Amino acid sequence: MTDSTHNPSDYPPFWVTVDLVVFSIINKSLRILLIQRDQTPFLGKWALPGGFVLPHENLEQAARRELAEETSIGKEVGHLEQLGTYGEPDRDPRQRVVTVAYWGIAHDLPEPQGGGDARYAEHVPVAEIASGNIRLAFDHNKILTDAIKRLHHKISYTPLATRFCANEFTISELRSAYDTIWQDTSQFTENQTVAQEPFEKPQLSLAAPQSAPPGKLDFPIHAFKQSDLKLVDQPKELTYTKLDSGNFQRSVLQVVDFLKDTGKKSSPSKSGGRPATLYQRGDLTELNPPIHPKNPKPKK
Amino acid sequence: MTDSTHNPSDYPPFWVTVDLVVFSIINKSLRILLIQRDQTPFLGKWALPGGFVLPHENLEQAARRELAEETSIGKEVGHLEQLGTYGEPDRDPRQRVVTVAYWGIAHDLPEPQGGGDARYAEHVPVAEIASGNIRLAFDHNKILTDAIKRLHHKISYTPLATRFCANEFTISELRSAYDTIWQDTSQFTENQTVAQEPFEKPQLSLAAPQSAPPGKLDFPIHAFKQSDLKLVDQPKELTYTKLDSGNFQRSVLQVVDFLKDTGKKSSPSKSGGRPATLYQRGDLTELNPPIHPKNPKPKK
DNA sequence: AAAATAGTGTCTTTTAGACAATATGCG
DNA sequence: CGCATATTGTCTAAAAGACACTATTTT
Repeated sequence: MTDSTHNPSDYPPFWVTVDLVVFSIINKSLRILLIQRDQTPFLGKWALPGGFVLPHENLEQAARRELAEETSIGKEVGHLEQLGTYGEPDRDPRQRVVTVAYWGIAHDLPEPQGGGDARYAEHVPVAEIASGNIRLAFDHNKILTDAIKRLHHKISYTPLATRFCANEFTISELRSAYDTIWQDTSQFTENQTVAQEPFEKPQLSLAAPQSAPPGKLDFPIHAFKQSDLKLVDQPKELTYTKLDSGNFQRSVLQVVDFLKDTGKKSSPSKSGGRPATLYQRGDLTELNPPIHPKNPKPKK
Repeated sequence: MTDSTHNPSDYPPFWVTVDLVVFSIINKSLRILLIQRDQTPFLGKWALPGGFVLPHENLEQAARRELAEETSIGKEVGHLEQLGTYGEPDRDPRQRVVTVAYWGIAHDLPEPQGGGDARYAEHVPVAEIASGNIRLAFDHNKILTDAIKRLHHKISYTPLATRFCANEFTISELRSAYDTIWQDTSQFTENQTVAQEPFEKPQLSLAAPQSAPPGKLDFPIHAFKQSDLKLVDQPKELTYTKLDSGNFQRSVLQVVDFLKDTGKKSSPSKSGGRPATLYQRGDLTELNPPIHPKNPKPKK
C-alpha cells in the first residue's frame, strides 16, 4: 500500500468503472445481458452494462446502480459477486481505466417481447458469443469468457443454480437449469480455443443483418427477437449428456439445507405429467459433495 | 462502461494500488509475507506489501514490481493470481483508493535468520492472524482472510500445492504441504467468526513486545524470530486429521500429468527411512478428482 | 537389530450411475 | 385408458478409506 520513494500525487489518476455480466436462462438457453453503446468509443457496439464508480459509493453499489440505470434490472438479480479487475494500460483509448467486473444471476425475467420493447432483446445467448458472431467493445469478450468459466465451475460446488429458478421451483426445473448451463458453457471449458475468430454460423448471421434498420449501429438491436433466437436454440452441441432425473433427485435431496420443501405441488404443464413438489432455496452455501456435469469431466 | 448522463471528467480521480498476499510454508507452518509500514497512515503497522500502479504497467506487473521492491522476492513466486478488488470509500483516510489484491505462493525460501536480516522475519504464521494478535493496516485483515479461504479451497481442485515445494520433491513433502495448509486454514473456513476480536494468546503477545526496541514502531519487526515462532508452531488445532500416506500416494499418482517422475531418489533425512522418488510438477491445471481434507468436510 | 520413512496390498464401506418400476396427474 | 412427467427401487461398478504389510535406508 505504500511507496517509499514516490509521492502518490505524482501519478496520473485512474478512472475506475464497473462492468456486469448478468446471466439468465430464457427459453432454455443461457443468456447474457448486453447493451448497445450510445457513446464513443465503440459507439453502437455491443457491450456489458456498466459505468463509472461515484465518489461515495462502494464497488458493489456502483454495479447495482449502473445495472438499474442501464437495464432497469434491479431485484431480479438474485446473486452478484465480483469476478475480477481488468486494467491493461491500453484497454480504453481515452485514458487509463481500470474496471471491476461483477457477475450475477437474474431470474423471473419476462420473455423477449419481439418488436415491442427493445430492452428485452438484449439477453443474448452465450452460443452467439461462443460462435464468434459478436465482438464486444473494449475487452468485454475477455471478461465474458472469464465469467462463463466461473459460472460453469461454481454451480457445481455451490447452490447457485437455484438462482436461475423462481422463488419456488421443482427439482426438474433445477435440473433443467444445470443441463442448460453445462450445455451452453461446455465449449468454454473444454478447449481454450473458442470464439477467437468467427466461423460460419448460418442461422443468425444471415437472418439478422438483413432485417437490420440502417444507421450507425452495426448490429441491430432487434436481431435477437424471439423468432430469430429459436433457430439458435435448436442445434445444441453433442458434447454434454443430460443428467439422469432419478439420480439427480436423490443427490440434491440428500444434501441437507440445499432445498426446502414448501409442501406445495406444481400443476403439470399442458403436456401432462405428475405434479412435482415445489421447493425453495435452502440456507446452504457450499454444495458438498458437488454435482458434476457428466460428459465434460470424464474421470480419467 | 458508459454513462449516458455524466461526463467522466466530472468525477474525482481514484488512486489505484495493488496488494499482495504471498503464502509460503516454513518450518511446517503456513505463513504470509508482511511488511512494516514506513509511512503514514498506519506508520509502523503491519501491512501487506503493495503500492501504486504506474501509468504504463498492467496490474500484474505492478504487483510483481512492488513485491520485488519491498521484499526482494522475485522468481521465488511460483504462482500469482488476482484475488479481488477492495474499494470501500473510506478504506484509505487520504482519498479514494481502490486496491487490486493478488495472492501467490513462494517456495525455496530460506528459514528466518534470527537476528540477522530483518527481511526474513516477515513471514508471519497464519495462526497469528487467526488468533487476532495482529491487526493489519487498512482493510488488509479482510484481504488476508479472503486469500486464506481461496487458498484452502483452491488446493483441493488444482495442483497448486506443488507450488509450495521445491522444483523436485517427494510425495511425502507434497502431502505435508496439504496437511500444513489444511491444518492452518481450517478455522477460517469452518466458522466465519474468526480473528475479529483478539483473545488471549500468551506466548507471543507476552514475549515479543517486551524485547521490542523503542521507537515509532508499535510492533517490533524482530518479534517473529525463529526462537519466538517455535512456541506458536507447536500447538496445532485438533480439528484436522492428517492424510493417509498410502492412500495419498495412490491418489496423486493415479491422476495423469499431475506429477512427473524424475527417476531420481531423495536421500533420507538424518532419522533414516527409505529413499523416496523425486517428482516434478506436471502440466495438469485442474485436479480431477479433487483431493479433499478429511475432517473439515464430513460428507453429511 | 531397531527405528523411520516409502510404498503396496487388501478388505470394507460409500458413492455414482444405469436403468427398471411405480405414482399421479392430464386429455 | 394412454401419455407424460415425477419419484422411488434396485443392481452394478467405481471410488474412498482404514489399515496391514513389505521395502529400504540410518544409527
